[in-house]
Amino acid sequence: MKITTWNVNSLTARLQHVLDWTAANPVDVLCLQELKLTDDKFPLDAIRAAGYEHCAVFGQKTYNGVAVMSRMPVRDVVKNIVGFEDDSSRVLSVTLDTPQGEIRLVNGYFVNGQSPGTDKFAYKMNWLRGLQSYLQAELARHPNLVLLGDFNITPEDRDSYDPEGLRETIHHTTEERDHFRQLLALGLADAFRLFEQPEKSFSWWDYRMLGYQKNRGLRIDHILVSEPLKPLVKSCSIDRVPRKWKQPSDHAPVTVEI
DNA sequence: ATGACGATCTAGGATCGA
Repeated sequence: MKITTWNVNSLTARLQHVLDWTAANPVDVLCLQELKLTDDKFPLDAIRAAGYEHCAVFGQKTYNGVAVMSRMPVRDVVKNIVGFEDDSSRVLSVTLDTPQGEIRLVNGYFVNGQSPGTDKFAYKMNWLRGLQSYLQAELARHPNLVLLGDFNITPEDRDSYDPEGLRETIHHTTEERDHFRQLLALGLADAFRLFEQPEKSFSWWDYRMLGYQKNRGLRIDHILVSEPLKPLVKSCSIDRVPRKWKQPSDHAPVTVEI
């Protein structure tokens, strides 16, 4: 079974890319971030016609918004972090009944944080604290859990094109990386790092200054799997192909096979 | 230091992303 995360930077602008990509890569579940549309604008018919009969949507006008598109039924849908008040639509949790058993999927569009010292950075830290306690509770109830999405954190220096020049800037701060490590400490593993990977593997490239062409990117889109799932993971990879398409999202899809 | 690119809202320029 394949599960993918993809920040599409507006589903309105990227619907055709989603349809083209899933036609070529018929994954079982596609988790989207940054829909930038309200629930009523979600292109349900087109996505169902593409084979994703079961959708959970948590949209928002202009910013944020997350969705889970699935070929198999989804149940027990929960929006945002239980116990953490948030005006933004950032998290969507669903349960899948798979051949490997029940899997709890937590799809997140993590806070960007702008830069250290700002109110937005403080919001990011509070949000991450809320997420951590939420996940602790979710893991207690669901041993088979996958946390995936746009984390807006480079876990390590090797996940950035310029770790020295960008040291302690946004997505690279010790505080953010501590939070990432705390998520791992809950009993989650970075599926991408369970395998040999090419050097300078990134999932996001700036639109400006020929970022993609120069491979000036960051690996900030992640798939974390819980301990019982870890031995079942067969592969995890980033697909750079759609980043080369015309008018692409700045993020590439990341897929795990379980 | 700023802006570079793209999306959105809304009809031009501001705001945000990462």
